Amino acid sequence: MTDATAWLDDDEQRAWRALVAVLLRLPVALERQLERDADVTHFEYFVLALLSEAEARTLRLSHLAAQADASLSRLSHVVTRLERRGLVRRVPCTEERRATNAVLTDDGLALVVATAPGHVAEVRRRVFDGLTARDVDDLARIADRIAARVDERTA
Amino acid sequence: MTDATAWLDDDEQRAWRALVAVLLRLPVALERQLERDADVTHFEYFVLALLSEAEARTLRLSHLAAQADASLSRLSHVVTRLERRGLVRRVPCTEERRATNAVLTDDGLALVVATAPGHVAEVRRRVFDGLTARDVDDLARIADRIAARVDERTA
DNA sequence: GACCTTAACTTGATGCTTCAACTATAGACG
DNA sequence: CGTCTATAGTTGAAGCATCAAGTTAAGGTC
Repeated sequence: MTDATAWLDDDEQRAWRALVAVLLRLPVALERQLERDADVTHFEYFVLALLSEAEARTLRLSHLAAQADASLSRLSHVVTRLERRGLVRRVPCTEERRATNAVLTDDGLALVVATAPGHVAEVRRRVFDGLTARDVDDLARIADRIAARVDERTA
Repeated sequence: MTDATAWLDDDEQRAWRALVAVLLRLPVALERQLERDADVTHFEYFVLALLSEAEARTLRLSHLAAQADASLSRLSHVVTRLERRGLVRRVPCTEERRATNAVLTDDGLALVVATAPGHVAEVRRRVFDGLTARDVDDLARIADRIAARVDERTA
């Protein structure tokens, strides 16, 4: 495996392997808990949670997409599924006739309320229970730095 | 699930949001580079890379699945795709007649050799270029701690 | 040697994501 | 006004992952 590009040194390899393990497994673990306890995808839960915190439990699809870091298409599909389950309703926006609002129904809110504690507990168990206060600070710093570069346009 | 569960405090929330951003976006960035430059999935590349480092460029499907942290089913599907593209061959194992070996072809090796430098460069750019030596140490420590708890069976 | 259980895959169906194409509304501007 | 472009959203097709069910081979055990 020849290359002019600098390969990772030992410390970096250690860090990279550990990070990859987290990248692969943590989302799966969170997904599993939510599917088991509430029969929702992590992304579906996230959408419902965003709506539950919004003014009048209502958001435009495009805003929801932006907040959830998803494409409008993905969001539209998800809202369709959630609508079929009665957790969300689509309401045309009156001021902007091309826009559509997603509104969290009572059932949707009930699901979020019922599910949130278990989800937080899972995050706590999988992530924060193993970390010291200093780890938490370091994690925030490092993850911020990585996230900043991930968004950068490729040179 | 009692609702007495502690919510995340401010520091934890900061860290959590940053980690979620990395969890969502870093895999997408790596995926994009590999699809663009080599027309392979990150997982496909990973499988090819594992084979390229194996004795005689050969591994049993079950070992490959274990090393790639994937189900046998997923691996079987992927090997089928890679086989169709001539990057891998299936060879029945002679000692264990129920086992199958995956063998990396010359084309498969060529793809890995051609793709590895760009992939490493991307990892470097997205992750390590933004981190100090201390960050790298901290990251390894923290990611190890999280990974350890992610694998734990739920209480 | 017949039976049972486990291991090593394979395969087909289902579901979510992405991508490209399409409709419809808003705003700009000449 | 009419045209152009951008914004908001929908929809259908294609691809990958997962799940459940099936096949074949290996190892006991009696």
